[in-house]
Amino acid sequence: MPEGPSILLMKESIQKFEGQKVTEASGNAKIDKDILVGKTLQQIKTFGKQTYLIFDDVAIRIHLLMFGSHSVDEQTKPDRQLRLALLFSNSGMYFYTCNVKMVDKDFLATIDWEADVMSDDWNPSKAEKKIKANPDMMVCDALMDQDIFSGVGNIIKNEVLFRIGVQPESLLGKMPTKKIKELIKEARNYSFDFLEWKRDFTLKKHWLAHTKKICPKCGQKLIKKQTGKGKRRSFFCENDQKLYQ
DNA sequence: AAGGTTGTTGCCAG
DNA sequence: CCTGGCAACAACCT
Repeated sequence: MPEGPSILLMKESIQKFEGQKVTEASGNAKIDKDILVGKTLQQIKTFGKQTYLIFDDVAIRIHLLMFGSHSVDEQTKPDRQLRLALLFSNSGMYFYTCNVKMVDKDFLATIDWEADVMSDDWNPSKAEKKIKANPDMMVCDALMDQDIFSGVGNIIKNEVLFRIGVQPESLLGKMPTKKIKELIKEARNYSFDFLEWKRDFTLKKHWLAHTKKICPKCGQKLIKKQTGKGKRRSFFCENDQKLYQ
């Protein structure tokens, strides 16, 4: 579930709690939950796959990792590990199986918000500079690098590379500038397509490469391979995706 | 129905 | 000191 677009949908669903006061905090998160009671949730901000619940003096960072989930108003599946529940006057938010951390409010100022591909502050030329500074990096690792493309996950990686016709193990330094620009543009563009498809519960049927066996362009068998430093699985077409090396 | 995974941290070895 | 590799986490999908 949780790549950047899914996190934005989560934010939408808990947006209504902004400005409300916490009446009760529970769950097995290893933070001092009691200090949240009585505090007002001033703002909710996302940075890539992270969500920050900002209170008067502290902030809570929530990261859903691979299996995390959330619900509003009711504990739909009580068998999951309830990590954090925040109740407000007449409703509440519940987070399951995620990483919860309390951070200093000053920490928020150290985040490079311009690295979030879905943010209004997204800065493509900054991303290009970071890419140019890493000529030996594989493009699959670059897309997964949260300092360059915050919010991009493995699904977005595979779909973006298929769309721009680039083989995942291509080296950044060997790709022409035009392709790099396409990469940067499509990382954001596809993320917003993902957002709308996810919202409509039609994400999977729009996958062209991820988990697919056959190339939708040429009909050839897709390659499935663990690629890059993270050894994350990639799906690609040897025919339609060029290897720059 | 067992095995893999939309992600990250933290530990350990070298 | 740094780096790389991998276990741990624990729920859903196929």
